Amino acid sequence: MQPGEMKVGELAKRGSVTAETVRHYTREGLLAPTRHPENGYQLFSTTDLERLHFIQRARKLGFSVAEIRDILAHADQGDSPCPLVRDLLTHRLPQIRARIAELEALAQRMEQALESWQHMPNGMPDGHSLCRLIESFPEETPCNHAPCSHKH
Amino acid sequence: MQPGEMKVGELAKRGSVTAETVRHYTREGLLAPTRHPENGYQLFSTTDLERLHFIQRARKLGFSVAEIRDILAHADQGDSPCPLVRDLLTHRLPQIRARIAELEALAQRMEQALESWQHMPNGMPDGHSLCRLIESFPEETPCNHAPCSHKH
DNA sequence: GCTTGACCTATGTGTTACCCATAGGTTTTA
DNA sequence: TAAAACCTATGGGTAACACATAGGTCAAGC
Ligand SMILES: [Zn+2]
Ligand SMILES: [Zn+2]
Ligand SMILES: [Zn+2]
Ligand SMILES: [Zn+2]
Repeated sequence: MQPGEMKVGELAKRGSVTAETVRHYTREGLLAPTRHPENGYQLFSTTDLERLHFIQRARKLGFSVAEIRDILAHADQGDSPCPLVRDLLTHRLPQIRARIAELEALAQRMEQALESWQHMPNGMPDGHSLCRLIESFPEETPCNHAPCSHKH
Repeated sequence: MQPGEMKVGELAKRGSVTAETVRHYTREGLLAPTRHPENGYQLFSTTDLERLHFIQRARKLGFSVAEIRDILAHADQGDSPCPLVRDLLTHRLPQIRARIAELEALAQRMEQALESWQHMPNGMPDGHSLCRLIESFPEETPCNHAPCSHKH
């Protein structure tokens, strides 16, 4: 092993990730280690360490592994990945905002449920009710479905 | 088919879900249709329709399919699922809040990135830099990792 | 009677970013 | 020299479905 070369475990340690993560990125084509000719071990360079740092920064900005592979492929071919990077982030941000709004609505439903349940006793299931706590909440859609036997 | 019995497609339509979803819940043990003795088709009752409504209410409150299976199992055995229901929601809510906080932090990083990038030109990758846009952002951890060759 | 289309069955795959288990080869160290 | 620590490749698990395939069933119209 030349100086500056390292095996999976060392790259993982220096990048503060698990060896499994390094192998995952390698399988997905984000890293391309050479092979030790005798034992077949993967050999990473300090350039790969920089690359791993780059991957982590990109992950922290919300890029998926597949997107980072594309970004790296552009850079490796000498193309500027910047337009792609701007575009991806511009499109991802509103999706994240929408997901936050979804989760916020969920959290509020949960809080409202817990609060209203404070005044409700536990109950036993009968033939018609499974759990009044849950049944005290409205359905997914404001009942525009085909007629059914229960009360709304 | 007796009156009140229906096949997958009809239950799905009356519950405003896809037939695939109904089959999924059935596979996961939330619904237990009988079988038509001649053709093997699954037969659902109006009780199953109520059950499907219950599942959707529970999903809307954030319960997982596996949790709903447990809740339904309690009810089916005549046990009150209410304590379990309260417990699950109590434990899930802070997790959702934590997830929201994570996503909010991500969204703010993304917004800050897009803003600061407005004043940065696109660049070509060189031997050391892959994409200055991404590299202008800090790493996952405030560099407490083993020494590496690049500048921080 | 027969075709056509709508419906059903079972099975398997894909989604995301890893984590973990297994079985076996290699390197390092006590 | 033998254990401990490391490496390899492979495959399965995660959540909640969506979708594709291949083939059986059923209703209606001609
Ligand atoms: Zn209850
Ligand atoms: Zn209803
Ligand atoms: Zn760039
Ligand atoms: Zn560094």
